[in-house]
Amino acid sequence: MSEPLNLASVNVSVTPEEKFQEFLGTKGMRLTHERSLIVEEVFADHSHFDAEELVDRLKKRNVSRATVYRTLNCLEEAGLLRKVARTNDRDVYEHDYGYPQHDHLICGKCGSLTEFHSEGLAELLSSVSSKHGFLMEGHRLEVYGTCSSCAKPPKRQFRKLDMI
Amino acid sequence: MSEPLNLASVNVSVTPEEKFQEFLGTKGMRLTHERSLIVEEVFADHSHFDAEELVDRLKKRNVSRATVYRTLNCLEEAGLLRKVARTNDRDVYEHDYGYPQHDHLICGKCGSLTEFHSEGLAELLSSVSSKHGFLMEGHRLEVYGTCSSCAKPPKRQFRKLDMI
DNA sequence: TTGATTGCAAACGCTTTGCAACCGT
DNA sequence: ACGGTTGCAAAGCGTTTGCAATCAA
Repeated sequence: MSEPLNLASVNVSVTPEEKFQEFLGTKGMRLTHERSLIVEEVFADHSHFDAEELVDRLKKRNVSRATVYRTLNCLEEAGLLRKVARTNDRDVYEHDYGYPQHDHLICGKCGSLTEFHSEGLAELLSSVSSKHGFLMEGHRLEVYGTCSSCAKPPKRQFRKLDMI
Repeated sequence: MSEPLNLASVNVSVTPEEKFQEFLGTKGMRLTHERSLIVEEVFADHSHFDAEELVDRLKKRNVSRATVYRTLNCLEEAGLLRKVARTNDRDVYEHDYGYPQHDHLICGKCGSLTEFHSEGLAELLSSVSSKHGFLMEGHRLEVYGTCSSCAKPPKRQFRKLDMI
């Protein structure tokens, strides 16, 4: 059902919580206090995280591990989150709503994820897909290597050539 | 450092087993009967598989689950196999030796993997990487969607309009 | 003999699930 | 009261590991 306009929170975009509520509605599910806390915690900042990190953060708010896992699956199905990688045998999530399409450079040394966007990639993929009669719905691209920080020589260390 | 040329093993092709043995040697490990059976089974054909499938096939040959898992890790480290995707919470392997670089279209309906190769992709990725000072070592690209077979109408099923 | 390797079973880590208690409407 | 929801603990599942027995150089 459409709510009366709430200009304070609408204006341009629909908040993640609102979008989630809409999704839950179509499934005969409710936006409970716990789910609300989870959404709040997840969208507090735009960073990558895994389930266990979230579980930790929400333990303090008295939300159980089971509920966090269950809700993560809902958020993914609702299109608010997506899995972007796998690190240490854990799925890594990121926002998939109100955030532009991008992929990641994954550093094998420090594990950091660097986001990038490439115009050409989307075209390339849809071209390849249509060539195979494949109906593309999405993709996941992980580029492995070493990030610029880790590639630099360790900081605060004299290089022999400088010592003469 | 550059080794003296070994014409016998360069030029033409070294079998996977030979390459594995070479790798094992550098690690002070041996090419045992079990490992040999595993390599044979893995490279019998060029198809994608997961650990459990291999375990099944090798159970008949009296190789234990533990040894299969241990050897898969070795083969990956040796550069003979690589993980290309994850299906049903299982890592999917494919040959990474004597086979050209490619990526996959993954059907969400039947789970099939379709290989494709794109010239443009490699250039695009190295361009993006250098732009971020990232030293690319490899990548993994999975395109999700529906394969051409699954996209077609189900076979052998009457459509109501045909029945008049 | 020595050290690598194997099979077994138990352990592991992440995730899911059965179930009884518990809301919210 | 009626469903959906929660927390708990147990189960699941793929994968790893400790260990004693075994094997090969």
